[in-house]
Amino acid sequence: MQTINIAIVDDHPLIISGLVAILRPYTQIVVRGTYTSAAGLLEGLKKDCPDVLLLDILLPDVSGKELITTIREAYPALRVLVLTSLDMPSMVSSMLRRGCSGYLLKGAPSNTLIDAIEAVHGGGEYIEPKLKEQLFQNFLRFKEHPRNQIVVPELTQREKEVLALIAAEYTTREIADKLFISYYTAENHRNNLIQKLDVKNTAGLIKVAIQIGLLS
Amino acid sequence: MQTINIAIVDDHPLIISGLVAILRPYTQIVVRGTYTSAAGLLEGLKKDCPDVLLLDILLPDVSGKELITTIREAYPALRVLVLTSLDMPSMVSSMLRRGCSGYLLKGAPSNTLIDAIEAVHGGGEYIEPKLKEQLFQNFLRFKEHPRNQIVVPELTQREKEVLALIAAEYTTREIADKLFISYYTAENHRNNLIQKLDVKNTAGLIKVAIQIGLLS
DNA sequence: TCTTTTCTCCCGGTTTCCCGGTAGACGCCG
DNA sequence: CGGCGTCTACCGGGAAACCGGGAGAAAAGA
Repeated sequence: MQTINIAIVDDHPLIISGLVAILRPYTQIVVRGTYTSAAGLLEGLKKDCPDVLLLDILLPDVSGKELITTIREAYPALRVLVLTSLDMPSMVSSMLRRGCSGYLLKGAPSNTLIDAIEAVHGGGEYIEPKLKEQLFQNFLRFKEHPRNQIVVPELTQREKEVLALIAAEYTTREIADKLFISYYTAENHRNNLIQKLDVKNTAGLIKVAIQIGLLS
Repeated sequence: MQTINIAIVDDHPLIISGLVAILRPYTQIVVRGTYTSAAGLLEGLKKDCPDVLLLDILLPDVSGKELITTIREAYPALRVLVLTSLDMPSMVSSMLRRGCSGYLLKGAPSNTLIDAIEAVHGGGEYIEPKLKEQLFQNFLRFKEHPRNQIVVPELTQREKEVLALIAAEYTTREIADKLFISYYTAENHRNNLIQKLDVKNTAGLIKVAIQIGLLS
């Protein structure tokens, strides 16, 4: 059994000690550091080198939303398991887009916590089933009425087509030919996609598109 | 309830009529065309415009493996549900890599078939649970013993690191700096990844890596 | 020991992507 | 009608990716 090093950040010391107590019986999981603020975490991460981070969203200094972005940049290999009491599907998708590997509600039973940590550590993901389902429902509704821009950024029909072709490894030139539009137009759509999905390049585009269900 | 247009290709006419009979009670599913060969399918696809394609792998003229590649190129929006009697995990991963959205064994109960079609049509996927599990086990074994190159192309440690950074939207220059290696080395790894995963560019790299579980 | 693989570094050249604009045509809706 | 959004098209320039090689050192296996 491989040991899993974790770090915890949560603004309530009580919750932290609760988590530590829950995790203590599971010897394969080692808590390397606990923090009550984003600043403290960023300091401690350097020496802790955890595999998994339990992250609360509501923190005193920086929001977990911004924090996860910073962390993912600095430690791409670190898996982030969001552990929060915010049960909004929109928050799930938001955090997923920022690269978390799991989303768990506080109050989940301890064995679920263990399962989630192990899943996340093993390269999988664990999303609170209820929220996952709601997210999916939102997505369905979005598909039926493209007006309800709740979760997924609203892409136009043309943009979706271009996105599919990008994912199919076509170049902009080829996409243009295939859709009978100018090269410039195809490039426009491509740029708009990158803007709308808030990514930096094709790699991010594909990754995010898959994460939010625009691609399979 | 949205209607789902499907096409079927299978070398046995009996299976086709069986499928049609199974699907008839489900009025939301409309069979637009049935074919017993790849050539026939490619002809008929033009006018059928189905949403979902039920695809057998063993066909008289072309293997389903090659066929799916062709189809995905020509109709990126078309969802392919593989329906076969080949219960090899390696075939599942192979077809997934080529862009199918589902993998079902012949002999699955009819409600499973319906579920799969609807899942696939709705942007999801449906993989025969048993095979999915086996695939996952293979993957685990692969992780423990990097020697068993059964399903997933064997990536070196360094390549995995580079892959993760590519997915994190870093440029080659940034990856090189981050790993303390030369720009050329980072680019080598990038090129090797593209070769090993048999893709054409970064878009394909990310997509395939996610599909086969190298990225989340 | 010999071979294979991995990781490293290098080069020149081509293609593609990314950015930040501008701008006209069309349709929809208040 | 006037505004908004989409789709279309265009431009220039810079950055990045892609290709196809060569090549050496070190580690791991056969």
